[in-house]
Amino acid sequence: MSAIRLLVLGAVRQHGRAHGYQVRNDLEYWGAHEWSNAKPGSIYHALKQMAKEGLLHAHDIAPSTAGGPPRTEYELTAAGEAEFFALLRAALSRHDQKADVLSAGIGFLLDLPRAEAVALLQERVRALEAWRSEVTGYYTPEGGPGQLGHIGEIMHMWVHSADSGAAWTRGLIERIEGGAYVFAGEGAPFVGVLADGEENPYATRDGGADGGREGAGGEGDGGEGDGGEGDRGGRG
Amino acid sequence: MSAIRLLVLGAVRQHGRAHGYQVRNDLEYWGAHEWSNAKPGSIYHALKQMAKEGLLHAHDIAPSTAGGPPRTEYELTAAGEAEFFALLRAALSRHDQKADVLSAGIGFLLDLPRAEAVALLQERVRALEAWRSEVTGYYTPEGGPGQLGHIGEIMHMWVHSADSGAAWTRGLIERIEGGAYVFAGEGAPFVGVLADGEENPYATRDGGADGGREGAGGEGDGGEGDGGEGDRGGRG
DNA sequence: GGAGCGTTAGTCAAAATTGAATAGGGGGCG
DNA sequence: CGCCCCCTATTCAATTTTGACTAACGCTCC
Repeated sequence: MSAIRLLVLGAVRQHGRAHGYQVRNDLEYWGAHEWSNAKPGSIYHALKQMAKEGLLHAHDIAPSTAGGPPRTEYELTAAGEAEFFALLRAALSRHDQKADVLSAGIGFLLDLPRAEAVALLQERVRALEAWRSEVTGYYTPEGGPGQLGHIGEIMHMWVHSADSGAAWTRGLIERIEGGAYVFAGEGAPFVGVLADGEENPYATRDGGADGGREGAGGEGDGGEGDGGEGDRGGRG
Repeated sequence: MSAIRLLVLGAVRQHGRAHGYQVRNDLEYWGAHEWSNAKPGSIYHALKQMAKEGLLHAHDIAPSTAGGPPRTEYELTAAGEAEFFALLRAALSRHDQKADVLSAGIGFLLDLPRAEAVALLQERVRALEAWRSEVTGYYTPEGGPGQLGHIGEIMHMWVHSADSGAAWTRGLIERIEGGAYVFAGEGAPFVGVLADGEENPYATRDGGADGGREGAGGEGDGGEGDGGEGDRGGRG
């Protein structure tokens, strides 16, 4: 599973109803183009595909006031809602997910009830620990470690990353249990999408039209001094 | 860049000359099917593609003694040799690589001279540190952290993973500088491929042909990076 | 007043990836 | 002695992902 379906479902869901370009903008707003494969082509493909699968309902809309081709708006169906939560739970609880999927899961963490979020993250810690012991058991059969030569370094790296992932997850659990953030059912929901016409304070100004792309993976562009104001943020 | 090209080039290179099935077996031997997208289809595709690009030279060979279709053996060209080292250096030194690419890079680490391996890993540490400060600068503009709500947790996770990756890399550098392993030009090279007829001690025994999957059981889908599930082992 | 540029919105062809299928021979077994 | 499964190798169709391209409209600058 790549992160794209979760991201797209979640973006549409937070809007209630959204067209492709809106989704694309939200993902840029979240920085998702930095850490996931959220390119325009993938987004539109995912929307169409999931509409075909009955997870989204498509409405054809006349061309907007501001030019451009006719667009299609999407809405989650009941099946889409179920799929969203299934993907979200998997993203948070399974160790065998790439970092982009986990990032997307964190992005939608508040769509879950607090208790479930904690439970899923605890499950993640357990899975990481189990995986760790499986890896070490597998790679150090008898004659002790070192037999494998430098190939053992690969195992070493994975173990290190499992430990570090578990530590981070434990920290997050603590913060959540300590009362951080406003989860589903706890009051005014966190709004993580751009309102109509709202400017993206984190825009990189190079992901939109055809401009020259800079490097991948979190480089490029620095920073707009302006912090996100409005209603993002914290607990009440 | 996915890891597959580096893995395939490296496998063929260590053999001198190899056909697709040998490469596939080596990758399984290294456990690469656990942490990368090394499926048969991808391997054969990569071989053909790179042959078309002039990185590999293809020899058509009559069907082997032990049944099966006619096969093709591949050998690195000079361009392939250059590409292998370019990919390897990028895999080791750049922070913006997925874990599977880094794993593959570690697997071929000894194909480099010791001094260069250390230099590349030091470059990696520098890149991770630079990236870390870029991410923190980008996500915490003024009013301090916390403004972003839980979205800040995504940044937190990436920073954590950068720190942990840097720490691991530093450890590896120390081990190498301390004299561990035998690098290129230092004597008999480490042989990391299966000799003809040698049995793969780490075989999963479930990746082979079609046929009846035995009790493969219910782990189901298991995503991409799934580490070592399944019934490996059972060794002595 | 029109040339060029940016924004909105989406399409498309090519490449990569996946999961399953194919094919032929050998070995064990009832 | 025929059947079925397993091993050797590879191919294929379907799906996903990528990167570049299209096209309409408004705004600004000269």
